[in-house]
Amino acid sequence: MAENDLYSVLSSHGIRPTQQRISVYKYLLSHPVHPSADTIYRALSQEFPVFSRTTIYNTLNSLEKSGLVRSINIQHDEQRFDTTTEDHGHFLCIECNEITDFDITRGVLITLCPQGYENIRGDVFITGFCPKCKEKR
Amino acid sequence: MAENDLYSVLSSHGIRPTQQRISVYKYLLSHPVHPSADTIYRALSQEFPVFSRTTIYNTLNSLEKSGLVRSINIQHDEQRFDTTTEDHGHFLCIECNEITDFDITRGVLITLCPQGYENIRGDVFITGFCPKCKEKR
DNA sequence: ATATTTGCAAATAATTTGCAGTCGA
DNA sequence: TCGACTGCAAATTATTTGCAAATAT
Repeated sequence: MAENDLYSVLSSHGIRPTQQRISVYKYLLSHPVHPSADTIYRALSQEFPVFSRTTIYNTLNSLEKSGLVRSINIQHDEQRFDTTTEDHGHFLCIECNEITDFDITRGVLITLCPQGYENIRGDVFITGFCPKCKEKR
Repeated sequence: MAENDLYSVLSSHGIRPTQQRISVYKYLLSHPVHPSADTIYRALSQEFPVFSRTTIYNTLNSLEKSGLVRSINIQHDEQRFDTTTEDHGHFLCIECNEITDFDITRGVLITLCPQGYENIRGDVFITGFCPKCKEKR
């Protein structure tokens, strides 16, 4: 996506499109491996020498609030971030630590939700070995 | 469950049954609301004046390793603990902050897992409003 | 007897907050 | 211009670790 498009995507979601916010969002879009705040920080601070962690957190929070990104709590020790905001599942490999997406329809998620409860958001997390690491063992 | 039974459950899982461990496990069994480490700490330190957080964490880790409890990362800021270790779903109410269990068969979880991946553990987390809080709004 | 467990205090690590200076509409 | 955004440093919070004393088998 061109810089210009990112600019208008952010604007149209009520987020003032600053350089920092554009680059965080761009990074997320171009690295669909569910990076953590710290991963983003380390990557972007190389490119732009001045880039504080505070800004990363602020940006991620704004993006999440606006619905442009989704945070993933598959591990208790750090949040991961995803630009796919429609419902889908996440697989965490305990060997290589990579998170991959997999399909899961909203319909299925609704079926899982118990009667009388109002489903705002659903997550399916599966932990185990990815095909690559499974083979290596 | 009687103190004696707890004692042998722990032993048979390779956990040396100390007073502290017994009371943590007993607390979890008798308070099936998925308490956090801190909730357990605050409750037990009233009963037993000397009870350190370290011990709570040590105990929860041992219990988890032995398969007697399961930790739930439905929120990024704290782990919650559950004595139901078979697969099931969790619902977090964003109003009252309570976590309730709901049924989900292992069969369904296996269906959800993508081909080629080895499923070690599956979690289904749904966030929203519980029936009580839904009504109040 | 001895290996394990406890609990204190200190260390880590992720995230949040206060606030002065800066930037974008 | 003016309110929103940035970034530093400091605060907060959950969890882990080192180690001497206590405890269970």
